[in-house]
Amino acid sequence: MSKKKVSLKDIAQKAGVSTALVSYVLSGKEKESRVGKEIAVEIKKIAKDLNYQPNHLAKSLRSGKTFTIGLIIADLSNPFFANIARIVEDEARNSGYTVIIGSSDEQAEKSWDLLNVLINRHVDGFIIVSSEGSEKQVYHLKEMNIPFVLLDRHFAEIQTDFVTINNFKASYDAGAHLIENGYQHIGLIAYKSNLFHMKERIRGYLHALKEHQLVMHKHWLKEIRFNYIEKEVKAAIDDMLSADIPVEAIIFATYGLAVNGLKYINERQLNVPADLAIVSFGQAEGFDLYYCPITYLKQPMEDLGKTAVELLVKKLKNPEQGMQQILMEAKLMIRDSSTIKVAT
Amino acid sequence: MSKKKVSLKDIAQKAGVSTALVSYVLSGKEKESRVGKEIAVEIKKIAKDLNYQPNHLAKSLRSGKTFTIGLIIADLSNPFFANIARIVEDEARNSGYTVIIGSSDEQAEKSWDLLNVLINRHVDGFIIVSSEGSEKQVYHLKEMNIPFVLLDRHFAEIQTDFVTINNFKASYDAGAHLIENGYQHIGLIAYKSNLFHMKERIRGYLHALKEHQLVMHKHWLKEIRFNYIEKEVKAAIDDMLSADIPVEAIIFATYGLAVNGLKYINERQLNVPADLAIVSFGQAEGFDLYYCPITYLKQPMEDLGKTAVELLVKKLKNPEQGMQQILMEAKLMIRDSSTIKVAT
DNA sequence: ATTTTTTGTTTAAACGATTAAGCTTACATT
DNA sequence: AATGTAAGCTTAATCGTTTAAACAAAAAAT
Repeated sequence: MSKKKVSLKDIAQKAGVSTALVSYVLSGKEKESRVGKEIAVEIKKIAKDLNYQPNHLAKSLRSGKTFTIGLIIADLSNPFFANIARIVEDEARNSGYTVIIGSSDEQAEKSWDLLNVLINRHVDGFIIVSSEGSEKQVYHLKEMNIPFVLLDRHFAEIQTDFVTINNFKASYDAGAHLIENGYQHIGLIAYKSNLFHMKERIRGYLHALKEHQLVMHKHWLKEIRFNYIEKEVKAAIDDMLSADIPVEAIIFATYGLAVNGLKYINERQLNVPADLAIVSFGQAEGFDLYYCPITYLKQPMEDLGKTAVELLVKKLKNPEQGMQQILMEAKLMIRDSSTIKVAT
Repeated sequence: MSKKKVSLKDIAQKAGVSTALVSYVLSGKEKESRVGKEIAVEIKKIAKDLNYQPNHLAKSLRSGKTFTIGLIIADLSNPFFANIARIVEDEARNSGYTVIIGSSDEQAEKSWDLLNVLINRHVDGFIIVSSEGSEKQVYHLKEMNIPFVLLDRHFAEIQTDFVTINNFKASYDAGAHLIENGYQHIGLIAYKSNLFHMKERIRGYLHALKEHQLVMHKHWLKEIRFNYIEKEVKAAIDDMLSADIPVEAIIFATYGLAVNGLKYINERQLNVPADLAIVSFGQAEGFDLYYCPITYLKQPMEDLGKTAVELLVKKLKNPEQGMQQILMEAKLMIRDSSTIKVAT
């Protein structure tokens, strides 16, 4: 039943011409290749009649371009990345590209494997959310001359294209906002990581305190190991609250940390924001279900994803395209979890 | 710098033999093709030295197999599907397949476009979460003889491979559980849809009431239009609560409906479960953040995803593979939102 | 009328791998 | 010595497209 695929040859046969001519016509090169007017029309008609679909594989083999983009993210089951993936996928499709997604689980080794699988599949370029310790991979791509754009994170010491939010400012804004609302004892729960964006989030927090002449207490800054998140977040919160100067507010440096933290805060029957004010990075419907709407830093995910794709596609179309490094602003969405205390 | 790709030809040249021989050796056909022992070793050595990576495109062009699977889901930004996608992706990679994901947004037309893009890309097979009105697409695949497995949903009137949960039983369990916990006035908020899984969820609910000699009130069953979810969920809840016999408990037929519903319940300052008990389909960390842990039907996502991939891969390896239709059980995770009333 | 140019088309190589079929040798069998 | 057969390797076609180069015929220029 399934009538086999029609190829250029089939059309050529039916039109009584060579495949070359058909190729010229169907790839819009009639002018340059001075194809006869009538035969061109005839060829197009036949192609339409037979419902000709060019063979992507053959095209790719010949041209070296697959019109495929590799997207390497931390974890597709994390709503932040799932959303980004969704946007990247849509945007890429609109530009004629297909996306292959891989989750690195924040492990450089997995990311390396993915990278190689995708290079092997001849993706034209990459959009990458780098995991810790994956510098080598970035250098590798540069050496291989494979276009790529880093998303959400980048390396301070490597010159690359990237699209991220201004993490320093975002974190600073979160801290300043809490301070302006009367909180003075403010903790930060972040990941223990060498990744620049995390360093920046910590730096922004510290800067907010410093600029408001607040002295940070060593128990207020916690760096959690990714693989022990549940245990360590609990310990961090316990410690922050039982310090000699306990915190009145906590900033979570990622959505994942916040989810764990809020769960534990529920468990400990602490009231937000009466006992503890909260500001968090990231967003997801989870925050909407919390009894006290959570103040969070809204990342312009749509913009981030779209811009990354645009940038990459520009580089694919024009390899001479200069480097671009784009910082976007995260918007602090102020809700109840951080605004009970009256401003001093 | 970027040393260009090494091909069979390069190896052949270096070894002083024809590409055919190299191909035989590297594809493990030395025995059948009686390649000389020494030269075989030599070829393997050279291949390793040059770090030869076979060209997937060429292989695919020749063989007609791309080792690529198309995954069409409703929406990657929905945590349920993101999780499924994640699992499918991992499992497929373990079997040597690459996954291309597309979101249909529950629109048959988008799904149709996706399908064609992916067919054009020569995916070997599909895993599909069908959207309403996409029967034609299923028939199309059958006619084209392209292997596929339906996931999460299927069509009662079309014979296909599929992997889903037993929606009737799951819904029945939810209803029966509430009844056993003393609730008699139970509402269901579902989507207005012809999709079989939704019909089954409604049927299960009705059956639970009936079997317990409870008479359903017409205001208790609400079918929401997907595109007006926010407005209609609110209206549904309002209506259910202001009916002459108001509901004491609500079952949400999907995670998305629950998120919307719970938000509104918060807004109306209703207490769960004192004012209203809740049971919902689906799961996501959102439910963990709710002040009152939500009783939900836990779908065996890991199993669903893995099994779908396994099934598809089996069909790809052996086209004669018979049809399989797999129903799995959703487990009711009982938590506080449905258990305050004492069993009668 | 001859040469040049233009126009329209075909040939064939290339992308990289696979594989049936053919070609040499060397060896075994009679 | 003549024949058969295995072993070891090469040739060439194939998958479907693209594209430089060659070619033939018609039109324009001399």
